[in-house]
Amino acid sequence: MKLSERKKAILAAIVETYIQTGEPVGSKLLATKLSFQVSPATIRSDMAWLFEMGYLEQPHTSAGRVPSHLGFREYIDSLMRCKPLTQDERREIDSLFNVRNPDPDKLLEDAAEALSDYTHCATVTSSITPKTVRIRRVEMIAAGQNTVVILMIASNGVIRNKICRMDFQVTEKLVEFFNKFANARLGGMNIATVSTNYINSLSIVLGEYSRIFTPLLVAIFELCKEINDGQYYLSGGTKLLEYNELNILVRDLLTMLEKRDILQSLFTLEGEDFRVIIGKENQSMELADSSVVMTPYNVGGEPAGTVGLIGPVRIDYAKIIPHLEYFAKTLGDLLTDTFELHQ
Amino acid sequence: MKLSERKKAILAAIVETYIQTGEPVGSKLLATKLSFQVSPATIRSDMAWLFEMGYLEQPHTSAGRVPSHLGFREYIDSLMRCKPLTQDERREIDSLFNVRNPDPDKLLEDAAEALSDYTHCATVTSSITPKTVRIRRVEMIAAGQNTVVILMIASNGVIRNKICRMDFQVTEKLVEFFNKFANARLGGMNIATVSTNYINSLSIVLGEYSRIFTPLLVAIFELCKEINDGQYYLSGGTKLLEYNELNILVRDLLTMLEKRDILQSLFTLEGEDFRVIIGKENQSMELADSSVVMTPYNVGGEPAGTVGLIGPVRIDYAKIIPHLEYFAKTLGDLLTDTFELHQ
DNA sequence: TCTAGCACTCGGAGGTTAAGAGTGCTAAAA
DNA sequence: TTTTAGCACTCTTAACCTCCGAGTGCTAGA
Repeated sequence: MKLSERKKAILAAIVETYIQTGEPVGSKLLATKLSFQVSPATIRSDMAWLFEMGYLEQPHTSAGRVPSHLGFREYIDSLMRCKPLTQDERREIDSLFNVRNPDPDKLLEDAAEALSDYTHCATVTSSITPKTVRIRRVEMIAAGQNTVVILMIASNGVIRNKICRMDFQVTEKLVEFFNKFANARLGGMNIATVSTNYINSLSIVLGEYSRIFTPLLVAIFELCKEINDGQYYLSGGTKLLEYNELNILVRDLLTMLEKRDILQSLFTLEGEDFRVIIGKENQSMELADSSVVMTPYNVGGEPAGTVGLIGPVRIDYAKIIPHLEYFAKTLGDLLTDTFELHQ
Repeated sequence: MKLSERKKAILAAIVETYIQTGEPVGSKLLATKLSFQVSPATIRSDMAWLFEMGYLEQPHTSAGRVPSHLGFREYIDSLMRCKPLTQDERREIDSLFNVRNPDPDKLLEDAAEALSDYTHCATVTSSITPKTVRIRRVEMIAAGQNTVVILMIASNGVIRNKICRMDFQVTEKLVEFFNKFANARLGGMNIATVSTNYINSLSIVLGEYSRIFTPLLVAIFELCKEINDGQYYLSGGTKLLEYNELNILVRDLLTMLEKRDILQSLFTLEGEDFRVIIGKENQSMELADSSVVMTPYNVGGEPAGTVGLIGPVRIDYAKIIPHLEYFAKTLGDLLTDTFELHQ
């Protein structure tokens, strides 16, 4: 059954009023908020209908109505009019990126923190590694008599290192040999294609050196895997404690969000411009009172990760979504710029 | 005024019972818990005295008594008998250190997490950089046409890198030159003595190269500073939400603990074996209902950092202190071992 | 110095009531 | 057919009351 124009307006008004006040919305109050003149009784009959259809919920008989997640869904999908950003708001977001450290990991981490302070929500920034990322450089560096550091630089600017203890004496000659070998065989290679098989084949090629260098090749494989898995930064989880509507479950929610694989499965997009998961739409019951909003960002024209936030169901979507999108765009541009990754 | 033996026993019993139950302790219950036989009335008169002297507090007239922070202090300083660890407990702590990554940063971070899971408290692990730490190696690595990575390895196993964008073309020759130069001038140098002045003097020595290399020298200085400042890892802050006696202030507490300088000033020891700050003894009112327990750990015979935890005032000090000390010892031994830093 | 007895205090649980907000229904008006 | 006004009804919340029990403080006697 389709919603009539008046019912749409009423639903939208209920959602917006509820977002503002957090209280169940009654017909009398609503009558004053609508742009057209109808009596509370009329509104009541429409509200009864919206309730029947599942757009509204009723905490108890003598209270007003609260939008159900279906109501929010309808609002976000078709009723909401996004509020465009003002010049000042743009400037404010721009100023969040006072880049001190161009390291992309740090940048993502800092971005998550800034966004969390700005929105008063828990935020997540993630990077997915595009399929085109290659190994730019591998370097073995002597760190002690039996200790070396393997440093890997990827073409998207990500840098990782790993310490390895060796069971042989590290000499300058060995270092030079290995670096030449590793860069010849691995430099320029697509990170996703560095498999255990390939590592094994390299190990065989090394012949007599195989025994001493295999641990390093394994370390390289692990570094590739680490880079390929991307990163997830959660920030400002404690901000969720500000919302007492998220009742006692915040603890479970925060504990849950500390797990990387949860974040990974939650903050995944499939080509949408943005995505909102409202309350009970979430799989996990810890998120039943929260909404998750996310949007992708692009680096050099390619999708490079996700920027998202977790807040109470009752957040100002019409405001937060354009803000988040602008934030993601700014982040993407900055990364594109820093790492000369223009298309 | 000195405490008589009986008063000591009563105070200790009150503290221990309160730690167990979390409820105010009454004279009747107490009479059953004491090792000697006295009537509740006798206990009451002693309790009245302890109350007068400030060792006990009274939530309201008709409730039992609760130890004040002075009472806890007396208990911890002179009444408490630490419970030695069982074989099983030792094994359990040992098993927390299932080292995957010997990187000392990761190790500290993992240790904080493991300790937090084990104790159900928020935990902090920190490393202070001993005055004897030297630069083991500096390495400039080309990462792109105009981008280089500076990698620094310190003698205590800490590794840091920094990305620098240069305004000149990075050639192999320049890299080689700089690495030779940097390691000759900086290798083996005490990290604490790398000052802006020294960096400036190096810059002058470089003569015509000065212009292009100065940004790298600055990066090196910053890396030294970073390493010298040490690290602080907070873990399991959300564990504090389990204790509802920490009432609504947990939010402020957690927000506060996110600030590095707060942690830094809080987790500082001055040669003690362990240190406990109880409730209101803390400077900040966010910590008024919490206790902070910390103990140092040694690497290669030298103090290398702090292991600490934050929990409700009512934690089992007699158990937690030896556990924390054993944990710190294990952590220190492991780090000593990994980085061959035996004295 | 310790103990038994007793009056006293206070907080919490449980029940009751009154106020207020908001609904649903019905009948009349547009 | 749709909208409106009126009214009875429901349910929550806050305030108030009362009672019970735990625990104390005091006093007199052992």
